[in-house]
Amino acid sequence: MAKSTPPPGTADIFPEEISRWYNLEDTARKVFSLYGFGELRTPIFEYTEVFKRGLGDATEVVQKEMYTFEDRGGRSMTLRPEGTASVMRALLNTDVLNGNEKRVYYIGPMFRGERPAAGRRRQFHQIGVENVGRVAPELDAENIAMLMHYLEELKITGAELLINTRGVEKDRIPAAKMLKEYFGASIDTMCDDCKVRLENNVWRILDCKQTACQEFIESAPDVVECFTEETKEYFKRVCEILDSLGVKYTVDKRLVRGLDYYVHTVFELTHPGLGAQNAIAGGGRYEVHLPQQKKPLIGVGFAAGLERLIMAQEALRVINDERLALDCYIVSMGDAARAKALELSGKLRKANIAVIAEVESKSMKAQMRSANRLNAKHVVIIGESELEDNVFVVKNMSEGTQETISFDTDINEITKYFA
RNA sequence: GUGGAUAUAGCUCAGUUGGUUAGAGCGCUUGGUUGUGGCCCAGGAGGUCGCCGGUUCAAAUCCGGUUAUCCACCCCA
Repeated sequence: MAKSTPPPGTADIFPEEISRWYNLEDTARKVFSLYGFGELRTPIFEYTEVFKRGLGDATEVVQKEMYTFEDRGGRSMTLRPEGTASVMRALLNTDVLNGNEKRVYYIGPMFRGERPAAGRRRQFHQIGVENVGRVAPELDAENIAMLMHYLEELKITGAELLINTRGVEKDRIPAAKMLKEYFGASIDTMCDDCKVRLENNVWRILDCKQTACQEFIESAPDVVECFTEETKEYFKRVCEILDSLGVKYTVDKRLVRGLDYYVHTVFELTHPGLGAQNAIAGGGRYEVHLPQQKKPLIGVGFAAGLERLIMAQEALRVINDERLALDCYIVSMGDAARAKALELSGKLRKANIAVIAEVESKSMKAQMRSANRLNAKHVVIIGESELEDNVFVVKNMSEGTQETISFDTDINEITKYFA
C-alpha cells in the first residue's frame, strides 16, 4: 500500500494529540519559572566536536548513535543527541565561567541513530534544565526536587527515583584502578561488551545487564570507599536535603549513566508503565569540557523524555484531551448566502471567535452534522429567507435554542451571542 | 548491529484444512417530507489482501525473497 510513513523512528504528531504536548510544555514553563529558570533555544545541530568533547569520545552515544554529516563547507556537523552540550556551548558567551549562575531550560527534538523500540525513537523530544556555574549540594537536591515537582503537576505518580554519586576526577582514578584490578581477574568469563569496557570505561561494567556478568558485579568492591571524605560528605548532604524536602529515593550504587560528563550526584527516574525503556528522566551534576576551553563548565541538570512522559500519563490514564474549541460553524444555503457567510466569518474572527464556514453545497442536514462533528458551540444559519431579511440565525448547539440577528448589528453586540 | 512477531478498507480487526463477486465494527457519505446536529433506521462509496517471485486447475491463505512496522537485546530520555 502506498501509505506514506515518516522515516524509521520518527513520527507525525497530529492536532488530536497535540494537547498532550502543550500540557507537558506549558507545565514545564510554569514549574521551572518558579525556580527562576528561563528558556534557552539553541540550534538543532552543532559542530560535531561539541558533542565529542562534551559527552566523551568513549560514550555509546558518540560512538554509534550520532547523526553526523558534512555541511557544504566540508565541516562536520551533528544533529544534537542531547541538550546539555549545546547549552554549555551557548553559555560560553555569558559570564558563567566567572562564577555567575545561569538557570536555563530547553524543549525540543533530539536525534540518536538507534533501533526504534517502545519508548525509543530516533527523533525524540526532551525537556531539560541546567543550573550552571555553581557547585553546591543544595542545588543538586533542588534540581531533583524540581523534577519531582514537575512530575507531580503532570499527575505522574508511581515513578521511582534512583540516585548515586560518581565522585569527581580525583576520586575516580583510584576507584577505576580498583575496579580494573577486580574485574580484570575474571574478565575472561564476562561478556564481550565488558571486555571492551574494562579498557575504556570500567565503570560501565557496573551497569551491565548480562547474566554472565552479574555475579562479579554483585560482589564488586564499593567504589565509594575510594572517594575522599569531601565527596562522601557532599553526597550525604544531597541525601539529607532530599529527606528534608520529603523526596523519596533509593540509593543505587550501580547507577552509572552513559555520559562521561557526570560528577557527584547522578539520578534516574523510572516508571513501571513503560516497558523496557522505563527511564522517563535522568540527570545529575556534570563538568562539560568544550573544544578550545581549558576549564570545564560545571552545573547540574536533568532531561525528561516527552514521549515517555506521555506514555506514563497514558498508563496512568491521565486525561488530557482538550478538543479544538470551535465557537462557530456557519451553515449556508446557496451562493449568495455563502458569500455572506465568508464576510461574517472574517468579522467574527477579528472579534476572537473561532469560525469555520462550510464551502460545499451540501444539504442543511449534512452541514449540521459537520457542525456537530467539529464540536461547534454555535451554528450560524444563512439561508434564502435570511438573505431576504438581511439577518442570520445563531443556534446554541448545547441548548438547542436559536436567535435571529440583523447583519447590521454592531459586531460588539453580535459577539455576545457567541459567549 | 542481533533476535522474535506482524503486514487485509481511513481506524481496530475477522477471514476456518488453499475453492466463485474479500467481511465486521467504528469513521465517511446520502436519505428517512420542502431549511436544523447528537440517538435510531435504510442505502452508498472505499481494498491491485505490503511488495516480488514460486508451488497449484485455483493463493489473502502454502513456500522463498524483499520492504516496512512493532517488540526485545543493547543503549538511554
